Amino acid sequence: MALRVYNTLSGEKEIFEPLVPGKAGMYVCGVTVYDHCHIGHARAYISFDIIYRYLKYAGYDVTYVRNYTDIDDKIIRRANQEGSDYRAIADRYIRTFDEDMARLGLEKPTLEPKATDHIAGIIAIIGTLIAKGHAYESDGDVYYAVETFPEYLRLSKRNLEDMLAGARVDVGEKKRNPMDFALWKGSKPGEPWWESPWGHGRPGWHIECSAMSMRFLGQTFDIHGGGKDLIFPHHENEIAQSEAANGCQFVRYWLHNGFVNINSEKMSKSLGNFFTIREVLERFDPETLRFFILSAHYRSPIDFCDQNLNEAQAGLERIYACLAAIDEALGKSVAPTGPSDSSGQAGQDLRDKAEHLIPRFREAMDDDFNSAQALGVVFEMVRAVNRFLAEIDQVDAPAQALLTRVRGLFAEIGGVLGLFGRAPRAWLDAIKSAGADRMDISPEEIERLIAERNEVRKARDFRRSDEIRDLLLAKGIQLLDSPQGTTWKVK
RNA sequence: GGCGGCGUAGCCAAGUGGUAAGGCAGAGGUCUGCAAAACCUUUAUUCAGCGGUUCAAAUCCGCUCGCCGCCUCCA
Repeated sequence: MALRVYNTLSGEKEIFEPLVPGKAGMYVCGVTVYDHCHIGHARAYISFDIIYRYLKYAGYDVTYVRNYTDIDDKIIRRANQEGSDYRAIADRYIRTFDEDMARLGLEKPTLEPKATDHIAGIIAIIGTLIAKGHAYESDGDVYYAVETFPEYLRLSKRNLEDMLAGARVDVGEKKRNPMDFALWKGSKPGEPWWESPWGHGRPGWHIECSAMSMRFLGQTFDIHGGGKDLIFPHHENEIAQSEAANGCQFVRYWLHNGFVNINSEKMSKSLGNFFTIREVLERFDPETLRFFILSAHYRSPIDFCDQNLNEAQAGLERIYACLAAIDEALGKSVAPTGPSDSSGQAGQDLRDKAEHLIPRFREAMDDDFNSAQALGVVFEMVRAVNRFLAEIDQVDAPAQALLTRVRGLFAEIGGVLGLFGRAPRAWLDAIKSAGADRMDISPEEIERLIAERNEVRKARDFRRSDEIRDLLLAKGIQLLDSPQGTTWKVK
């Protein structure tokens, strides 16, 4: 089964055929570092994290470049507000970005270049564009002349006439055409600047991605990704710059992830309904957030709300509970093979499911990285395991071998999705005790009541026993009775 | 106004021509003093509506209705 990816440029799923067989070059637009990251960033970078992981899993030698845009108007504005240097702002938010991504379990890209380390490359491209007649200098700025590039707006499937008719573009008198965009901006007093043939200035937005991708992946490379919102103008402008300068195709496959909505509304700063990754992680486990994001296809819109996150957590708990049960069964000493062993119906079914798990997982992921379908396959496996564990009453050697194999398959898939990597029991315990600091009853008091309840239960005083149970439940404490004793969790 | 997307069970969500994955919630069962938790089983003759193409459509085409995104900084 061949890998198929949805290419924004063609509007269709295409067979993925890399430029160099066995290798894949991938560039994803990173953050402009002027503020904390929000869950939209989380969605984007988790999506491309599993694309990166899956490409490697599928056998490609992947070079993954994800940049930091560390010079930009917004960074400068923020620095002015705080009375600090733009570098201090950039460094701070690069650090918080790295922390957030690490908490979400993202793998480090092969390279994470910064725009300010590539000013020379940027200037070189601009020079080429001017020489080829695609750009012009205007009072210290340099603009790209969009009319010189016939392919302009092919990615976003628009046309210049309609865009101009909309007339919501900034008509700067320095531009020849209102749609022209800045490659280089002359610096005003007090602003950071670099030396250039056009005087002191800084790069415009867009050009840094052309420079860095070209530097590390070549003039033509395989995959370029980012959020849907970057299609226009950012990626459109990258294509115009790169292809006009190099005279060859820039990117073969354009991949774009869908948006995050908040309670069914578009997330935006003006509505005030955005959450930073930090805020979300105060309330939800990072793996739960990751699981939630992977439970929908990366191109679909996804609705962030408490109910959906809670459902995601319930689903992930189901999987971890299954893994914990497997680990527990494997921890037991092996019983001699007897008549009621792993050869029953559930055993046959589990063997069958195990046989087909990886092919089905790959089939899902080969279809444009369909992680939602992949998780469906995982859940079917969970059910087969639970049924098997319920059927056998002791773990004999064949059962142990089967469970060991299944456990390995979960780990293999988890490795690609960046899930299921924690110790199951510990993860479940952590989820259970989350929120314990918000209780208005101490753990000691709970334990004392549980002890009392156990006493009265022995005496078969169920009235008092149930009274204690209800009392704790009213305080949000759920008692969990089992043959091994009574534990509790915060409801 | 231009361009693009979406509408699948109570909710979330896969499924791009071959007869509806999965999760949550619900119901039944096992367990339990009774429960809870956990586990098992079960839940859409049907895919917004109406036409059309086809042996066959949720899947392709047309129209209608509803929702959303982009066109301005944005993942």
